[in-house]
Amino acid sequence: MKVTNIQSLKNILSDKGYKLTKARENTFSALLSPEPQSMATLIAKSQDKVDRVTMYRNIDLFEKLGIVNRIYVGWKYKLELSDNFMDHHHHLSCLSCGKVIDIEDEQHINEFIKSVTDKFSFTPRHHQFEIDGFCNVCSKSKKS
Amino acid sequence: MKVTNIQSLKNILSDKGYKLTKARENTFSALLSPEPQSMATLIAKSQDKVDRVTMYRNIDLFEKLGIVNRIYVGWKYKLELSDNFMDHHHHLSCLSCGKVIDIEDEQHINEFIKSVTDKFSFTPRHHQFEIDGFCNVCSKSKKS
DNA sequence: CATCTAAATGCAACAAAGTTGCAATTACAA
DNA sequence: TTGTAATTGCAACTTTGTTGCATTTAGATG
Repeated sequence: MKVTNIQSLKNILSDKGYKLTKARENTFSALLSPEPQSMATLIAKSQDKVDRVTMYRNIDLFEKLGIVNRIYVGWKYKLELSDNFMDHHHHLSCLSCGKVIDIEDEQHINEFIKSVTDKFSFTPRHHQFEIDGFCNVCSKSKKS
Repeated sequence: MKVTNIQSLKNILSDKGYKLTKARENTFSALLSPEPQSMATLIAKSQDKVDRVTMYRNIDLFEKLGIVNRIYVGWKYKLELSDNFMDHHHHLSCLSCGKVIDIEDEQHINEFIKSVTDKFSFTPRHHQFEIDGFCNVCSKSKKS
């Protein structure tokens, strides 16, 4: 089931016996963003609306329900609405200047995931694919 | 340069003006393991030999020098000696029972990395590729 | 091999991130 | 409208990571 608005959020929750609360609506709103966000950002965006502890608990719940994904960009994890709702991207991250380049070859990655999960009868729900290194500019100027 | 023993560790360090200290030797020893380890594990293994703070500082340094990689398995990061030294594996992690399956199709992944980094003249140093979902056993018994 | 010094360490104190127990509140089924 | 299990917010706590500083040490130099 796709999470595209508050009603479908409610459906997912009540389907498993969870309630749609004000805190969960606000948690969901905070997640609406084109970029993955840190826990600290989500908490800051929702201050006065959602308690810190409740935010942690609801993000955990959303993750269990497949509503959000935790991805690792650089050093820390960030949160984004799941693949059903938002496009999931992969990146090349430059260790020197921090530039992030989008890999756009989704199809190739998806085929590969299918081949490897089929082999083990594994049902994939989320994946990460991130490459660190040096961008074209920094490769040239790299002191070694 | 490959890190295969204390001497080559020393070479890498002194090459950049860093010293090979007892703490760094012990940090390196703690890293020798077939599995990636958490910071907490490394600290515990080295207690009485390396201070917690020093461990953090040296792991940071080793990462800058390309001696260790930080990878994300499940929820938390773990540390492992770099690709030069240890084989780097990729996994299918079951969200239900926690089972971890090794993906062995390194060649395919490496080709894909080459094709995508070539496209952007990007010099890769490390990558992560992890898939979460449900293993064959848990897929069947999954309550939905 | 003795000396010198920048680099590295350990300690204490702190800051940030995440967790737990519990009493008060709320969604929603009947 | 009411009853109640689920959820929340709060306070207190644990774990994880960071900073400043006085002391120690690796290793370069004579």
